[in-house]
Amino acid sequence: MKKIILVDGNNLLFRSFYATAYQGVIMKNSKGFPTNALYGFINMMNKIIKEENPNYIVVAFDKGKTFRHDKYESYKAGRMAMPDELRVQFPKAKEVLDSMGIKHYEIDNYEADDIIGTLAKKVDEEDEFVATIVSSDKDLLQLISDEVDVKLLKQTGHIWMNTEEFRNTYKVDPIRMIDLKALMGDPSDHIPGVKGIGEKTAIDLLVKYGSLDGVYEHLDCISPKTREKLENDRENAYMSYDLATIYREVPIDFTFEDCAYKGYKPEEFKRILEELEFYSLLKKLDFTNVTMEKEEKKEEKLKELIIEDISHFKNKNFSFYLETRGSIYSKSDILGLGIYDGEKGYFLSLDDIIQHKDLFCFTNEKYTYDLKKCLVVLNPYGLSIQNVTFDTMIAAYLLDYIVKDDISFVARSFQYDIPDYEELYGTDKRPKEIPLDELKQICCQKAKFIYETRERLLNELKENEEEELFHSIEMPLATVLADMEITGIKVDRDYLTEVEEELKKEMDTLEKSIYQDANQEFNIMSPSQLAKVLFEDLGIHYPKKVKDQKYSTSKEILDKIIGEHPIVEKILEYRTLAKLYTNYAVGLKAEIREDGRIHTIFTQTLTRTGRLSSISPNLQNIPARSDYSRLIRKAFIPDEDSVLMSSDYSQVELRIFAHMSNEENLIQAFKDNKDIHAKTAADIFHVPEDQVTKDMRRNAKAVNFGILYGISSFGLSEDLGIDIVTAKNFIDNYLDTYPGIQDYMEKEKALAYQNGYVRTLMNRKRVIEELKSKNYIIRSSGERMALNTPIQGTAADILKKAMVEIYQEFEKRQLKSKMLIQVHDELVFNVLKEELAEVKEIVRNIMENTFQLRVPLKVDIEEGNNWYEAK
DNA sequence: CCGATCACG
DNA sequence: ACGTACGTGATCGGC
Repeated sequence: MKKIILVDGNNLLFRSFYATAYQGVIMKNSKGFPTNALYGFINMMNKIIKEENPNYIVVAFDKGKTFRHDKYESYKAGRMAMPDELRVQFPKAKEVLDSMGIKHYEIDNYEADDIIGTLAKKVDEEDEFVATIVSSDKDLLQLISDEVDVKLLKQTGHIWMNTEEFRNTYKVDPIRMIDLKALMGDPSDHIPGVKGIGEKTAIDLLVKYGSLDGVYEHLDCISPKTREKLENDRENAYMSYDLATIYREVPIDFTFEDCAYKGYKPEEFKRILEELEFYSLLKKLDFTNVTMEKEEKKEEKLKELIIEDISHFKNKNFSFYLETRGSIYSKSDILGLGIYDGEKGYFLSLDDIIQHKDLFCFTNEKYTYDLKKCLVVLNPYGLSIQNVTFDTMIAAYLLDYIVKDDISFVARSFQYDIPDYEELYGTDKRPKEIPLDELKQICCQKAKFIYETRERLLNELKENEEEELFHSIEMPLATVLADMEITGIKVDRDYLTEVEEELKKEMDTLEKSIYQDANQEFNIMSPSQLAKVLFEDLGIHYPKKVKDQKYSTSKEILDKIIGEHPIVEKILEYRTLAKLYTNYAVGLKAEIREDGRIHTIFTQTLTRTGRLSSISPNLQNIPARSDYSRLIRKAFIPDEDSVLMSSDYSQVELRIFAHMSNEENLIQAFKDNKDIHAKTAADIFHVPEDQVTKDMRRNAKAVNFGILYGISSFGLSEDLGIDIVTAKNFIDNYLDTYPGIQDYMEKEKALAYQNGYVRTLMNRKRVIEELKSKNYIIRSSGERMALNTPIQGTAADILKKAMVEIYQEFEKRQLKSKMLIQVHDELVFNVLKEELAEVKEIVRNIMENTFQLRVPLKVDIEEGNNWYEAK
């Protein structure tokens, strides 16, 4: 069997254009020619060839209008619009294909779909060929046959669709994709379909009646509502059917041999990659016999640092980039340091760095990428770094660029073609050796990128009014976090081993008991096996509508059937224990370093709201709510002569919400230092405050949280386990009671729609693309983000600001106590006993006063001999 | 490598 | 007709 790959060229270029046109920044070469779509396109073609190893390959493109659709042309008009920056990349794509030795077709008045349909038909008719179609357009699924399958591209990766897969998904034969689209339509392709009929109904109808014609022949058997929709839109349905049908008789001069893939033509391909300035691609292809002009130019600029030169940097601002290897940076190797001073690049090996510690201590300004990493990684060598005023990673994060640990991603957004870590060092399984000369080049290239884009990023920060946030909070915070990571928190290893053994014992007992109840042994941790035991073998009634033909075994479901069988409670208990055992007992122990401490990494540039995150291990999700929580929290202990002190904000998000909404009732309640959930309960249930029951308070608390998240009656009903109507009543009551709130939420949403972004009180900005979606679900989710982000984000701003001030105050007073952990609204400190009173005073004072709201900020502080006691 | 599950705020 | 509250990370089973 010979294999032919049929690629939807238009689809591929469109996808890669929009995938990389981030925030309107389009990758261009130095002549200003846009290249972003081509970059993804070439990568994708390489990938296809590598993965499929085809005998034949064809790329099809649209050309002109499709005459067969003329009578519906207005429906097609919408999708003809193409930005100029994409259009100019099409001819180049064809040149690229020529140089890659790949055949491409475009036929007057036909679309790429039609060409692919026609070629797929030829494959069906011939015996010795099979085909794979590559596209993200589901419409092409109608071409699936025994000889033809489709590699359907998804946002990440792809899924294979053959006849069997299609039937599994859509319950009908692939050719019925046309009928499906006729009924349900496809807004992205301007196919109207029947109004009010979606995928579910469309599939149901086709399963029953076979085809669109079948559906209309059996209108009398169909429920009145659906029937009416079908009758109203009969014309649209049949027009949609024509629109969705791929034409398979394109007059095309084609032989398989024309399309044989023989590999790329090195000279031509190289020339075109150079023209596009895709240096990382050139590198991958390994043109060993060709030298690159650009590299030579850089060679001139690179100069190795010699010892006498150190003073050179004394009065000069410069950028530096510390190249490290290893995914968890606190355990990574240092490969070298690149420096750029605006004119020349320099390279220092680790030895050089150690010998020239002073380099980092001059009072000149320094710029880098990931300052926190540099501080943590260099700390073991006794190095500190002074006066870093700019960190590209942080600036880019605030400005909503895609930021990863690897600098190459953000560099690409600025048209710097820097190879990524995998290209340089390979994978863990297949490490690559990198020659020293190349390493030097790369380090300097990275430093140069930092230096050259600094001003532009600073300007962008200024335009966005985020300078203050950048300079006075995020930049100093990097140093604070580095110090926290370096310090780490002491953990009682022996105690954790005891906990581990105890948990193991209990789990074994439970396990046996569960097997007995189930009359069989199975993997309790496997949702699929567990579902079979519960709902099939034991015949427990499933308490909810079955979704996707799958039983869920989530806590929510199990809680509902807890009375049905004794096994249920045991499973829930087993899960709790298993989580504690693997995640917290065994898992935490594995993270204890030789110094007996855990050193988490706080990610400063990850969350969309401005919060920090904590990894390896995550110290922000250590159990706190359950009875078992004390088992784990007791393992976190202070140093000698110290206590652990925890200081947390009380209801900080609700207070911020009260401030922002300016709702007088809420503000007054906080000013009076009332139990806010009880007060809310009294207000919405119209009872005096002293008559609020526990249940009322619980409900009010859930409503308060719901409000912060962008409430829906469904969400609230799920959370409280009540029906939707009651939940809706709660919300309506709430909004009636606090009239300022509805108003505020509407205004906030309107502003978000108008701007496309929202801001926190300290001007942190979050762009919300979801608001532009035509899809109701995505758009609603965008609205909830718009409501929640300013609140969650402001809380993050405030605590970050407090952290910086506390750190500086500790330094100023030369206190030995240390900030250790941040958990969103809580700080944990190791406090020397003799400093306790002073530290308490400082921390409370700063946290409560660092930012003025219309309501007071309240902080609770406790201390003890472990984290459990301190909370 | 992804989804399910569950730990936190 | 749709699916359903915000933000995270680690682990597991199963593909």
